[in-house]
Amino acid sequence: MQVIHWFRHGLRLHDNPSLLNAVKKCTGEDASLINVYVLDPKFDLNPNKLSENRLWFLLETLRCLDDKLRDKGSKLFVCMGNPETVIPTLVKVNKAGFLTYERQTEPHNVARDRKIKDALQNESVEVEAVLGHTLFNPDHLLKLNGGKPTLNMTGFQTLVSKAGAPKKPKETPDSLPPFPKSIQSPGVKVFDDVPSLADFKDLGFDEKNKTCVINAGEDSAIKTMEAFLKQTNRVLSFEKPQTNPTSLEPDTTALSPFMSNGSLSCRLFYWNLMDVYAGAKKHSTPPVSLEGQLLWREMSHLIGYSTPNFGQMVGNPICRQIPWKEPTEDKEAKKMLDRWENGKIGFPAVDAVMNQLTTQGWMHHLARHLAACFLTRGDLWITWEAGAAVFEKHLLDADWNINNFSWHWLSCSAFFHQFFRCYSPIAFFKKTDPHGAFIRKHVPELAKMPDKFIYEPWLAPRATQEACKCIIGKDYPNPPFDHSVALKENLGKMKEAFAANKEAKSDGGPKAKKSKKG
DNA sequence: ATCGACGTTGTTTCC
DNA sequence: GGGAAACAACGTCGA
Repeated sequence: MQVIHWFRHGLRLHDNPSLLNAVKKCTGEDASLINVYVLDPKFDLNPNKLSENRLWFLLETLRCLDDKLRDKGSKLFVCMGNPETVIPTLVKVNKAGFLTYERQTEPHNVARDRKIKDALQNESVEVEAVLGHTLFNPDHLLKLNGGKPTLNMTGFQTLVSKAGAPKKPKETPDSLPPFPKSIQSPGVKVFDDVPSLADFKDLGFDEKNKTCVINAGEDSAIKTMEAFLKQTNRVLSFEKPQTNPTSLEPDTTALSPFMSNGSLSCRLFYWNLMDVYAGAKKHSTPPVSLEGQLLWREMSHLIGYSTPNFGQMVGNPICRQIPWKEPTEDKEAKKMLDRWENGKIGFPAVDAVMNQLTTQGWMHHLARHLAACFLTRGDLWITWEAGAAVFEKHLLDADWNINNFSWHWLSCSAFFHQFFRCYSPIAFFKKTDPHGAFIRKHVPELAKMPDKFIYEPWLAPRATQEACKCIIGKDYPNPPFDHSVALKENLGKMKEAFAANKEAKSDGGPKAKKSKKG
């Protein structure tokens, strides 16, 4: 039988249940397996949606996957096109009897997979999708919780305690079935080898912008995980809020890029972590522990799966409706958004983390908080949707569920409501980086600025600016406003928005019905 | 209905 | 320098 395994995420050989399903079906003399990845020009190959760093990381992960597949007697066919047409075409012309892929739960991916299944319903192909990207089955969790997701970690922990232990990781296949010499693919571009960034120059990707330095692929993922887990004290005492956002090397595990594309299995990480916990007298606990970090990931996936329009404000039932500035309609807001994205807003801490994002494709969690709070409720009053798009474009660990979850949180649109707790672009990093080493690294213009002015260079006297070869307003921008003034104004606007939402809720909600009855 | 405790991770001031 | 309290005060949940 001809079997096709479609890799989407789950870019690994270890703990890959749907790949194992494909392998199991490959019995008999004529059985063969086509492993395929489809690059979608609308998403993966769109330079407006994906930075060079992100595309490079994806291609490099695919190259590592292909290497590993070849070691086991298989290979990866990389195609280009819309999966909604590519996959049905490949199934039909290659007369595949079995199609496997790892299930995705984001509504847009669910809709795409539904269309593909529909397109294949008259074919004699069996389609099997298996969960492999999360610890728990979201359908199971929803059922246990009366059809609704939990919206805070305490509730989620209670829910998880009823769900039973996550599955143990599956074995890695010793060998893989043979593959056809070439695959039939009318109208579909198939690359001979996994393409590189240079192959997409014509689409607008510039190799010069590939600046991130990271080893991709599942071997690196496992190596990174094992190196971290070996540091027993660090693992046992891990508390996320205590980790340092201004550390020049990641103070956290930095496993997220591997986790998001599935070159590392979250179940492997979970159970390896449990082994470390098992050998210890005591360890930190959720929500701040390493286990807690996995639970946050789980909860955001559950919410993303079960909340309509979770990627936007309008039509999203858990999202507070706030009159943000829309860069698509407001020229000044667009200008500010661009300055924010490009590290030219004039507040060194914000510019430093945004520059880290665009050059490394990664930021510490708290750095993301600072940047997100600044864009939305703290300073610029710009819609979180615009910020989420920027993060999604640049972050190697981009994950639709987690990204939207975090932007809801930081903008006080859902989950977190204490809008008077606000990050200061001047004060926040001083706690961990009083001399501004992080700023100096990521905003080189300010490298020679004295400590006294590193977070507020506009206060430096002209002579100081000249001495350190950084004239504010010329070599490095002036901030567009006084933070404390903007903050005060925004706090007032938040208060208004909260009141308006409360009113809207009681108008259409159960309270109104009650008063009608009574 | 009302109140108090709680919610992963704020800032400033004062000792 | 570290730690505690003041600052101003959100929604949600359960007693």
